[in-house]
This record gives sequence, structure tokens and C-alpha cells, in this order.
Amino acid sequence: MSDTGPQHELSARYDPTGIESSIYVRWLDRRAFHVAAEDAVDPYVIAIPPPNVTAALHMGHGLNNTIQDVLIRFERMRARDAVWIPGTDHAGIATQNVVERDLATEGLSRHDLGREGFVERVWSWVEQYGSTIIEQLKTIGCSCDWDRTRFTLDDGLSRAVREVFVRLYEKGLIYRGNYIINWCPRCRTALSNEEAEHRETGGRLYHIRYPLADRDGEHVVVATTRPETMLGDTAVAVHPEDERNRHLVGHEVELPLVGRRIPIIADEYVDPEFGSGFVKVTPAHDPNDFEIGLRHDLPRIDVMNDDATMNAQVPEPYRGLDRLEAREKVVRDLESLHLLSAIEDHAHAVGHCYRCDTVVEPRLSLQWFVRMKPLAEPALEAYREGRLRFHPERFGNVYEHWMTNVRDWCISRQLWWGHRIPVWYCRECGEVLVSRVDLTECTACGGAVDQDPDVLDTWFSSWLWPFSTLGWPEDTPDLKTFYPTSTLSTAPEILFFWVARMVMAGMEFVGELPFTDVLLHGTVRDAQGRRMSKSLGNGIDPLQVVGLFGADAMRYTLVSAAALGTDLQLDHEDLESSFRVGRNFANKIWNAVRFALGHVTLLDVEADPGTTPLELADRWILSRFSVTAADVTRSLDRFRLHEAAEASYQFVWGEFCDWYLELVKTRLKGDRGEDSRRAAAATLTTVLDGWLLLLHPIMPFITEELACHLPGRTDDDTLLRGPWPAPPVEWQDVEAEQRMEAVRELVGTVRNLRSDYGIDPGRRLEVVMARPSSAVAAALDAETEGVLRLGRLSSIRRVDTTPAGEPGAHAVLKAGAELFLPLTGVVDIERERSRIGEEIVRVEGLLTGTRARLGNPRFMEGAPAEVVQRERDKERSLEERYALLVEKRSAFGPG
RNA sequence: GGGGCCUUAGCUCAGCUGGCUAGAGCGCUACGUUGACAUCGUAGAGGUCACUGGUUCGAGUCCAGUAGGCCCCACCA
Repeated sequence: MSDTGPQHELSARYDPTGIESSIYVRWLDRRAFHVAAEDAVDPYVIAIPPPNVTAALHMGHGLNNTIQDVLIRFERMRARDAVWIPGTDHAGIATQNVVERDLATEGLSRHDLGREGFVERVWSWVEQYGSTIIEQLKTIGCSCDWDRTRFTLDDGLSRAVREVFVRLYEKGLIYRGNYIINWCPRCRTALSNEEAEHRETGGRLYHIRYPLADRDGEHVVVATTRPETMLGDTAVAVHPEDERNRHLVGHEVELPLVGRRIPIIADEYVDPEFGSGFVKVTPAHDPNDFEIGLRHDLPRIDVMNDDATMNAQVPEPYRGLDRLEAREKVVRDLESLHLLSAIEDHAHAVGHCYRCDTVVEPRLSLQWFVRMKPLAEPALEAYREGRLRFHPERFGNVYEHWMTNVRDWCISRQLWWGHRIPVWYCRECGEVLVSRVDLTECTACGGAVDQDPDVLDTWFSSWLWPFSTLGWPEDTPDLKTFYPTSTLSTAPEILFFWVARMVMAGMEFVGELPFTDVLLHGTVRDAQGRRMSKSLGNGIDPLQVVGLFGADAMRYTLVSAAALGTDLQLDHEDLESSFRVGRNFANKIWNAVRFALGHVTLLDVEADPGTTPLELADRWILSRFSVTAADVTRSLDRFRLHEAAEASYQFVWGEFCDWYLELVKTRLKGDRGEDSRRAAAATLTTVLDGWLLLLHPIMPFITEELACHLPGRTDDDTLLRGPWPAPPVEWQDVEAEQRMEAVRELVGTVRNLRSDYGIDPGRRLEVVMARPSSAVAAALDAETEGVLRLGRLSSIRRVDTTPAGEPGAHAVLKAGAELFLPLTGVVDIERERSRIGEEIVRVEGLLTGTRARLGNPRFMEGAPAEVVQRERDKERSLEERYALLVEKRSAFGPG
């Protein structure tokens, strides 16, 4: 589309509509994101945190996947074999919930379909909607290797899951047992500790009298936040050294409402200082009580059904009541029996199901567990030895703490959607068979077998993701080439759920860390600082943002707003203000290139660069570009994406557009001769091409679109493979930077004075200059025309000393020069005197500070030579300015 | 109960290993249609870097404490 006169095709406003999708298709057509193991020499690999297959893209995904895409594109441009492995997670509970809700609208439950029918139904749901989020990732530009898309429940990954289960079982690291687990009465399944979210809740502490069974009229008082569990009490405990109460050990109390006689026992767990020193013991509904129960061989009475209604273990009046109803009734009944001695407010942390937010019930239950300690050790060691790094670093502490105190992992779930537990129980001999292949009969006695009905925790497949996606347990070429992966980027919320467990799995099953660097990004919040969520309705749909402003605008905004590990705020009620930065920047880029394209031709670019001498502005912009490229590279290397974004922005807008383009405009028209024109055109194109590359990881679409319009490039060109800009160090040019600094200060000062005195912007002024430093003089010689044009000056008159007593404005440049702007009839002497006076005070202050430092012997000894030198230079230039300013002021005569 | 983080311009935030005459974007004020861009340009106002001490020649940056906010972990009922 760009062979001739491309400038005519670019509109004045950047409109990403259509451009982005067609570019994306072009990339796909070339299979540009695919890398085969055989071809990979220097792999850089990211395994995507697989979004739930039920998910629709939200801003959190938008941010995380933009970050990953930036890194992948950056490395790909650096000629590494960058592979980004995409996929989705079957998300056991979440997906089952979605399909069950679906069924409910037809008046059906999963039980109506039966297990097989239900699972089929979920699969068809997945087939229909499962690729939604994958498609959405393409919309925001993600350059995943789509040929490698995986699903945690597909055949290969299922095989990995089963292999892992069997291995751990054989190693004695998986066991089945009756323990207190977190039970979600709504999902009717066990949860892991991590899946129970503890939240501070305002509750009550009830003090209940338990009458002593053998001493009439006497009682002990226990305190509880959950009176309904008393129905399952099997003991009352005191601390063995509790002077007040230990004489009661061995006695019994009669459990109110139930009538059961239960013993008073002594156990270290009890805090004698708390309350009355007595604790009710409910081994089936509290983890501590469970432990006490073990030590004292107490009966465990589970008083609830799966849905947290009271079961047949409780007295008739309470049966069938929900636990909260039961609580109220228990309290009422105790009250009427005068057994409630007090109720006080009491805040405590209550667990909630991370999927449905129902209050979790600690409950005794037969489940499968993974012994974590042995897995944690190598994972901890890897971190301590510095082989595993977190960004920001502080998350290392969090990881270490969790790893050190890791508890066993409850992995069985009472769901239908997921990896079925590969365990069979023999009906005949009771043998427990754990197998890599499905069994139909007992391997011991040949009897009929039943497979465990439960499925595995979703995370039991996710924790294998970095290698299961590469073909493990087969020793595939992919696994050999692409494992370990390089960087993992994710949200801190799943540090334990996923990141820590992946590290353990990688070490255990492949013998190597799954990745070396873990990037934890912040949370996307709304204008009030609240987390974006469906229930609050304060989310922003990335696709809507893409539709309005383009993916690049969104990506730039997100990256620039998300400093490493910090949260970012966006306003869901004002998308424009939220994404304005990126949108405006994209527009700026568009127009800068549009302008340039109107002035450069293929001939300019092909000309031998040695034949046309570069001018000051050319040398300067090359130098600035060189520095910027180095900064951006360094920032990306250190995962400081926002710094890379900001550095590019400052360069493109603040230096390239504001100064270079402005200075070069006349030259491009040929006003300063053909050599000058050509030098400008060649430099312009070189630098433009360079910064388009620099921005490509963050803004892939617009840069790709514009680059192919540049002379020397065609539609077949792509920025995907870079090469990543690595400007020669020779481009860095201290002299040019100093001189351009003088140009900018000169122009800036003139503009400032004009503005201060309200000079008509159209009026051309003459400026008088005296005593320019060599830098200023050289700068002026090189760029007179530019200075005149940008300062709207008619001429610069050089004199030995600026006029005293004439009406006009004085200034002294840092770069070294006196300026005088003759302003007959405009300048008010008093105002000018006070303006200079203020400047004198300011400079004097700086000078005092600098002199104090230089006069301090300890500074002179202690500070590095470089710092001392800088202070000396500063002192000298401040002294000169000071002297000149004082002289100017005195020219006004005594104030 | 432990651990961590934050507090810098009106707003949202940068500021990495101490050298800062403290930055950006937005907002605000004034001026401006100088043919890339009004999704723009030029200039400007605006900060005792939460507070108190300490270390240091030098602290927004390091240390301790105080106040306020946030987060994570935790079996004291």
C-alpha cells in the first residue's frame, strides 16, 4: 500500500480501526510467532498464566499479557528465539459453576444429567466458548505461539497430571486421611488452605455455662464464636498448669442441650489467661480441637451435612437447620436455660470460599493430601541461593515465609469437572490401587474396582504448566529446548496458589527451576482505589478500550502507569481520561511520521551517509537516540517497563518532535541547501526508524504500520525481528549535546521573556547578546536560523556588553551569555528590576550552598572527585551569572 | 499476633546502588489556527518530599520511632 506518495494516505488523526486487525493477520500469516525446537538457538520462553477457560478478558489480563508481550517482543527483536506458550485452565470449580448455572436456567441440575452427561455438557461448553479469551488476547496484540496452545485438561496435560500423582504416591508424598479441611457448603467440596480467604469479620463471643455433671449447681464457663458447634463437643479443656481450674480435670460436665457427659481434660493448647481458662473441644469442626482430640483420643462428632445444615448427630430440634439458624436457636435455648453468661463483640478472621464467597466450614473429612515439606526444601534453597529472583524483590520474603511454613495440600475436590483421581478401590479385597492407566479390575485379587469419585484441585494441573505444556513426561525436543522457561509474569495473589507450587513441581519432576525471574505486577484499581470486579461493576473491558483508542494506546497507558509491582488506577467512568496518555502519544507518533514521510525519499536514505556532513541538530538527535536506546534496553532488561515507556515518550515527544523536527523543517524544504537537506533527511529517517523499533514491543501495531511506509521499507518488512536498535557509541556526542542545550536555553529564555512581557507572538524581535561562552557561540553559529525561527527573532546582534539604561529585558544564560531584549514602551523599569532581583536572590542561594560545600574540608575529602568537580563547575558558572545579574541591576540605578 | 508496603505538586504517580537547583502525565492560568499533530504549540503558577530524631561532608533516598492508609500471612477459643 505504500509504493508511491504514502504521505497522502495518512490521515491527520490516527485511527487504529482496521489497521490493527489487518496487521495481526499479516503476522499470523507469516507464522511469525512460532519457533520450532530444532531451530531454536537462544530460547527465551514465557509460559502464559493460563486464564480460566470461562474468563472474559479484563484489565488485569490486559496488563499482565501486555507485560509479557513486551518482554517477548523485545527478546524476539534481539534475535532470541522467543516463545510464548499460551493456553487456558479448566478451572474446576469456576467452570462447573458456570455450566451449572447454565443448566439451572433450564431447570436442571448436574444430577439430572448424571456425571458423564454433565462432563460432556461442560466439554461442549468449553468447545463453544473456550477460545473466547484466546481470541481476545490476539486483539490486544499478544504474540503467542498459537500452535502451542494448551488446555490443562487436554490429553497431554492429563497424562502429566496422572504421572505426577502416581509418582508422588509411590514416593509416599501423597496420602489419604481424615483431617479438618475447609469445606465450602455451597460448592460442596473441600478446598485447600489457599482457597479459603480469611477476612476479618465482626462476630460475637458467647460465654456458655457447662454444668458439672457431678457437682450440683457448679459449672464451668467456655467461650466460643460458634455456639452451634457445641452440639459436637466431646470435651472441655484447661491448661495443665492452670492453678484456678486444674483441680477439675478428670471431672465431667453435662453438655447443655445435648445431655452428653464429656470429660474435662488438661491440654497445653489452652491459654489459661484467656476468658475463664476453659475451652470447649469440638474435634470435628476446628483444627485445634482436632489436634487436642488426637492427643486425648476424643470422639469426633461431625454435626453437619454437606450443605452445612445440622445432621442427625444433633438433638432433634436442631436437625436440618442451617448452621446460622442453628446458632440462633442454640443461643436462644441456652438463654432460656440461663446458661448464657455473657455475649461480647469479637472480631475474628473467617474463611470464605474464593470462588463463591460462602463462609467456609472447617470440617472433618476424608481427603487426599500432598506432603509439602519435602517438596518445599529444594524450592526454598533455589531462592536462597539466588537462582530464583523476584521483581520486586520484596516478594521473595513472602515466598520464603510461605515456603518455610508450608502445610500439606488438600488436593481432592468433590466435583465432576477436572482430572479424576487415579485411584481405584477393590470391592473384594479393599486394595487401594493407584495407577497410570485406567483399571477395570483389582491387580491383587481380580475383583471389581471403583474409581475414586473425586477430581483433583485445578492447581494440581496448573503447577505442572511450565513443563506439561512442553510434552513432559516425554523427554521431547520441546522440553529439552524450552525448559526451563525464562520469565514468569503474574499477579501477587497467586504467588502461593501457583508460583510457589510451580517452583516445587519443576524442581521435583524435572529437576530444574521452571523459570528464573518472577515478575509480580500490581492490581488495576478504579478511580476510588477499589479493585476492579464484576460485582462492583467497576471493571473496564479491554476490548472496548481497543475499540475506542486502539490496542497500542491501551498498552502504552498500562505499561507507563504500572511501575514495577505498584498498583495503577483507571477510571471506569471516564475511559478517555484513563487512556488519553496512550491515545495522544499514538497520535503524536502518527503525525511525526506523517510529517517526515512528506519530506524524505528513498534517494535520501540510500545516499552514502559519509558524503553529507551532519549538522549540530543531526549530531544531537543521534546522540540522544543513542542514549535513549541504551536506557530503554537497560530498563527492559531489568523488567522496568514503565521506565522504558517513559524514556521513549520523553525522547519521541520532548526531543525528537519538539526540537529536532522543529529545527529541521526548513532544512527539509531545502532552505539551507541540498547538503543540509540531505543530512537532515537521512538523519531523520535513521532516527525515526530507530525509535519505531524501540517502541515496537510496547506499541506493536502503529509502529509496524508506520515503519512499512518509510522509504527503504516495504509492506513485506516487519519490525517483529528487529533488529533491536543498538546505535554505535560514537553517536554519543557530548559536544553536540552541550551546544544543543545552549540552543534550547537560548530559545527558551527568549520565549520566556516574550511571554512575561506579553509580546505579540507574531512580532519579530531583535535580541542583543554579549559575552557568549564558546558553547553558546558555536551553537549559535551552527543553528542561527533555527534559533531565530523558534524564538521568533529578527536578528541577533552581538555586542561587547549589553546596553545599560535602555528599556528592555535582561537575562543571563546558564550556558554562558548575556541577553538583552530591547522592548521600547513595553518594559516597566521597576518590574524588570524586581525580576532581576528575584533571580539574584535565587542564584545567591544556590551559590551560598555550593560554596559552603566547597569550603567544608570534610566534603572535599569525603566526596568523590567527580562530585567535587561538579560543584566547582557549578560554583564558577553561578559566580559568573551572579556577577552579570548584579551588574544588570545596577544599570537600573539605585532602586 | 507476625511480616511487608505506602505517605513526594490540586489529581495519578516516577525518583534503582545517598550528590536534586526534586520530575512526568493530567488538571489549572495566560497566550497561540507559525501547513505533522488543537488527540496540538509556547509560557507560567503549584512541593517545609507525612511527622520526630539519628547516621553522614551531604538524606526524598539509609536507620529508629510516631501518625495515617493499604496488603499478605496466622489454629488463641
